[in-house]
Amino acid sequence: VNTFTSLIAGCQKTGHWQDALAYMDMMREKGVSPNVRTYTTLMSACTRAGQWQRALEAFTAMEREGILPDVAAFNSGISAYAAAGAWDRAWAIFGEMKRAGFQPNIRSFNALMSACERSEEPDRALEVFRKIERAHETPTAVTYNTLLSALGKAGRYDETIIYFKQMRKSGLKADAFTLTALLTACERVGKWQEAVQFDADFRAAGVATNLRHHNCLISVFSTAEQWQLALRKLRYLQDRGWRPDAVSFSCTIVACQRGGESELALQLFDEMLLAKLVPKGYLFATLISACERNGDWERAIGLYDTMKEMQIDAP
RNA sequence: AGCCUAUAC
Repeated sequence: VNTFTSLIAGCQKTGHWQDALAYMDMMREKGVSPNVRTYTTLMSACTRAGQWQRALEAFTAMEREGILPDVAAFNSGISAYAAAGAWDRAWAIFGEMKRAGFQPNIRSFNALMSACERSEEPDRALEVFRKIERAHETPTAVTYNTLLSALGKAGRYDETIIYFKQMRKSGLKADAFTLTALLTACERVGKWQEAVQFDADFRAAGVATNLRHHNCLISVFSTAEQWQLALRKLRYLQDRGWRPDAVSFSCTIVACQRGGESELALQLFDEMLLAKLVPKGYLFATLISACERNGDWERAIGLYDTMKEMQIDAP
C-alpha cells in the first residue's frame, strides 16, 4: 500500500492524474486495498491537476468503501472545494469535520482560507484568520500568504501591508508566495513603483525567485500600461536563462497591444509560437481584433486560421 | 506513505 501511495504521490509533481487513477486500478488487480492516506494522496493529485471533481469523487468512493476520513483527508476535501471556487462548500466540509469529532489543524484553516481567497471573499478569509486565533492555533507563513493574497486580490492594499508587517513581526519568513501576493495588491491599486520596490527588497533579502512571481510583475506592468517595462522584464528573464511560459508572453503581448504597439505584439506572438507555447483563445481574439482595427485583414485571417489549426476555442 | 498558499484572461 505504501509503495502505491508513494507512486501516486509522484503523480502530484507531474500533474499526471490519469496515472494516479491507473495506479488505483493496479492496486485493485493486485488485491491491495487503498487506505485513507492513499485516497488523500489521490485527491491531492487530482486537485493539483485541476481535476477537483475527481478529487471529490475519490472522497465519496473512500467513504463508500467504509474508510473513515481523518483530518488530512478532510483537508484535501476542503482543498478540492477551494479549487472549485466554492468557499461555502469548503466551509460546509470544515463543519462536517468538526461534527465528526476532529479538531481542525492549522492546515485545515489554511485550506479553508484558501477557499475564501479563490472565491474572492476577503472578509471570509479574515474571518478564518480570527477563527485561528480563537482556536489558539499559530498562523504559519502559509496562513499569512493566503490572507495577503485574499486581501491583495481585492485591492485592499492597506490591510495587505498591515498583515504583511504582522507576519514579519511574528518572525515568519516571507517567500516568493508572499511577494506574489504583495505584487498583486500593488497591481490592483495601480502602484507599480511600489511593486518594483517590493521586488527589489525581496531580492536583496535573498528570497528565491520563481517564474510565477516574475510573471506577476510583468502583469503589474501590463495593467499599469507600462509596456516598455513589461518587455524589458521579459527580455531580462530570457537573458538570465529563464524560459518564459505562456503567461509571461501573454502578459507582455497584452501590455504591448494596450500600448498601441501592435507590430511588437505580433512579433512576440510569433516568438511565443516558436517556443512551442500554446496561447489561449483570448490572446488570439485580442490580436485578431487589433489587426481588424488596423485594417490588417490578411493577418487577422492568418491568425484565425492558426487558431483553428491549433484547435483552440474562441474565448 | 498522505493533507494547506501565490501569477494575466
